[in-house]
Amino acid sequence: MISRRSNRRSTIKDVAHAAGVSTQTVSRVLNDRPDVSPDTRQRVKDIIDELGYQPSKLARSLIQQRSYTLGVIITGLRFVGVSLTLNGITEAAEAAGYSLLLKELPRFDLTEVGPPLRDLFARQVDGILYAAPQVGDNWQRVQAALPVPHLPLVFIKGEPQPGFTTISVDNYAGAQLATNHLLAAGRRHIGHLAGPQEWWEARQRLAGWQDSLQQAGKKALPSHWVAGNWSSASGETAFKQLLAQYPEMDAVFAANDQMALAVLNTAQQMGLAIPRDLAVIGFDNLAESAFFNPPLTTIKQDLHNLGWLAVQKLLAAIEAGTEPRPVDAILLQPELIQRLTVP
Amino acid sequence: MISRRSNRRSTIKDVAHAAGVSTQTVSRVLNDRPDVSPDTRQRVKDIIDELGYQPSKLARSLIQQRSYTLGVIITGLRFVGVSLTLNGITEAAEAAGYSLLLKELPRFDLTEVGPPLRDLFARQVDGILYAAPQVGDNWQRVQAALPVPHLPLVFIKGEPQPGFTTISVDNYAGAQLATNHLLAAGRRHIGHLAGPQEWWEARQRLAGWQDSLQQAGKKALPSHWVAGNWSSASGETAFKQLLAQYPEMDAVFAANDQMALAVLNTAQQMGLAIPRDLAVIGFDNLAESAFFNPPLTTIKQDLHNLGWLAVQKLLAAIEAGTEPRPVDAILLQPELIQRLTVP
DNA sequence: TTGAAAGCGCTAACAT
DNA sequence: ATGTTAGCGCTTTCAA
Repeated sequence: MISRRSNRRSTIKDVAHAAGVSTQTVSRVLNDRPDVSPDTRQRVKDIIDELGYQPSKLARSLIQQRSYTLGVIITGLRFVGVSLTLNGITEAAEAAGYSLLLKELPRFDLTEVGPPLRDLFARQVDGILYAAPQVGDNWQRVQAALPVPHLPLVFIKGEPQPGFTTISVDNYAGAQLATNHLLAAGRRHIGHLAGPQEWWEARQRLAGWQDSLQQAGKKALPSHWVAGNWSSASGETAFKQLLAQYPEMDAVFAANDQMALAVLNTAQQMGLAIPRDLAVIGFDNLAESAFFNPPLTTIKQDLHNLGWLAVQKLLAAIEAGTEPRPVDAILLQPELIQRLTVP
Repeated sequence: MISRRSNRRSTIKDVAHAAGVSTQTVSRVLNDRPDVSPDTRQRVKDIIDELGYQPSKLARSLIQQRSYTLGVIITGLRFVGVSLTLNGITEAAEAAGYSLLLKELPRFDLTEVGPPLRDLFARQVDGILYAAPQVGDNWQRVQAALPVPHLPLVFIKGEPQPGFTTISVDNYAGAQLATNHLLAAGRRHIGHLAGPQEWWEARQRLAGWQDSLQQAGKKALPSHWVAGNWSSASGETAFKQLLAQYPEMDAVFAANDQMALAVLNTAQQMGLAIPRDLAVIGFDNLAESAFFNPPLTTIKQDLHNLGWLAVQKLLAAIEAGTEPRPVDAILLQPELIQRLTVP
C-alpha cells in the first residue's frame, strides 16, 4: 500500500505514476475536464484521496499568470474601524474564491510605500486594495511607486483619483448631518473635536462642520475646534483645551466615537451634565457606543460594507483585463443614530 | 532606448537579453553572489532599474520549496481583541521578512476547517498560525485535517496540545486575580458574567472565579453566574438575568470589558451606584476602558505580544526543519489594572 | 567569471 | 480519451 500522507508533499507526478496515467490526465481530472473516461477519472480520484494530494497553487499561478490572490495594504489595525473594513474584505474575497495577502504599514504617515507594494507585485497578486487612509501625499506616492502602470488597484477612504477606483464614506455629508442635528436641537455654540488634519477624512469632517455653521449664519472660528489623534486619550486633552478656549460651548461634534467617549467622561467629571450642559455627537457608531453613559448619538458609517464593495470593484477591474478599466468614485452615505447625548 | 515599464511584466530573460548575459548571471546578481565581475554586476543592475524588473517570488518559491509566507487563520475580526493579536502578528512577520496569507472563518463555531487549511497548504505556506480560539473540538479537527502530519503550526488561545506549540493568556490566573481583588475589597456576593461556555477561555475564567470563591470559603452556585456571548448587548441581557436570580449580589466579575461596559450602563440606569452598590471588574483592558464611566477596573492581557510571540515560535519551528520540532506551551500572565469600579 | 542544461509542479497546445 | 512536448520564471548543478 502507498504510504498515505508521507512527509514529502505528493505531486502530480506521484499521482500519475500511481494511477498509471500521464500527468496530463491527472491535470484534466483536477480541472474537471470532460475528456476523461469515467473509470480513469475514478481511479485518479481514488489515488488523490489516498495520497492526500493537494495541487500546488503556486505552480498553477505561475503558468496561468493569475494567482487568485489580492494584496491588502492596511494600517492601524489596533483601531476598531480598520478591522471592520478588513472583515468586509475577507468576507467578499473568500466568497469570490480569492486569497488575501496582508501587509500592515507600521505607521499612518509612512511615506515608504514602495517595499510592501513591490513585495505584493513580486508575489503576483491579481490586484491591490489600498486600505491605508489618505494621509499627506501617501496616495500619490503609491501611484508613483506602482511597478506596472495599470495594476488593478482600489483606494479606500480618500478622495477620488483620476484613473483609479476610490471608495469612501461621505465624511462631509456626515459632518453636516451631525452639525445640523445639534443646530436643530437649539445649540448655539458648537465646537468640533477634530481628527488629525493630515488625514483627508478628518479634513472633510472639519469642512462639513464649518459649512453647516456658516450656512446657519454662525461663525466657525479657529478657536472653536481642536484636533486630536482619534484616541480617547487624545480626546481628553483636546477637549480640555477646546473648553478652555471656547467656554460658552454647549455642544461638541467629535470626529470619532472614541474621542466622544473621552468627552463624555471628562465633561461629567468636571460636573457638566450631558446633554443638559453639553450635547455630544460622535462619528462611527461602534457597537459599544450604545452602552456609553449616556448612550452616544453618532453618525453611523458602514465600514464592513465599505470593505465588501471595495473587493467587488477590484474584482471587476481584474476581470476587465486590458479593456479600458472601469473607474469609479463611490461615496457611501452615513446615517444619524439618535441616542441620548443630544436632547 | 528600452521602454521602461511596459505593460507586460519583465522577466529575468528580458534582463539577461538586454544586458547581453545569461539568465544565470542575472540570478547571481539578484542573489548577491560573489562570483560576478564588478562591471557585469553594475550593467545588470542598471538594466534591472531601467526595466523596473521585480523577480517573481512565485517562481522562486516553487523551486526553493520555501515561500516565506505564513498562513493565519482567524475569526471574529470585528472584535477588538482579535485585531490586536493580528497587529502583533503582522509586526513580527514583517520584521522577519515573511508575508501573511489571511483567512477569516465566517463563524466561531465553524467545524469545517478543512478548506482554509488546504488552501493555505496548496499555496505552500511555510507554517500556520491558528488564531481562531479553541471552541468545542475545533482544534482536534484542525489536527485531523492537516494535509501533512508535521506542518509547522502554532495554536493561539487555548489549552496545550501534544505535539504542537500553544500560546495563551493565563485566563484562570486572571480570573483569580479579579475575584480575589473583589474579595479583598470586602465584597461578599460576587457574581460572574461569563463568556460562552463552548470557549475554552470562557471556561477557564469561570473556573478561576469558582475556585477563588471556594478557597475563600464561599459558594459559587449555578445561580451566581450567567453566560453572555462577549458582546455588550448580550452583557445587558445576561446581567439583568443574573441580578434577578442573585439579588444580594454586590460585585460582578465580567468575562470581558464589553460586557462589563453593559453592566456599568445597565446598573446605573437601574439606580445602582458604582462601586458603592455594585463593584465591577472586567477582562481585557481595552484602550477605551479607562474612559468608561466610571473608569473600569480590569484584568489586562497583552494580546499584541501574544501575536508577536506566536510568530517567533512558529519561525523557530520552521527553522527546525525535520529536526525534532521544539514544542512549547506558553502561558502569559495577565495583570490587574485598578481603576474606579472597585472601591 | 560565466553559461548550458535540467527541473520545481503544473497546464496549454498539439498530437494521436 | 489519452499522451507528448514545451514552457511559466526562476535556481541548482555542472561544465567551461
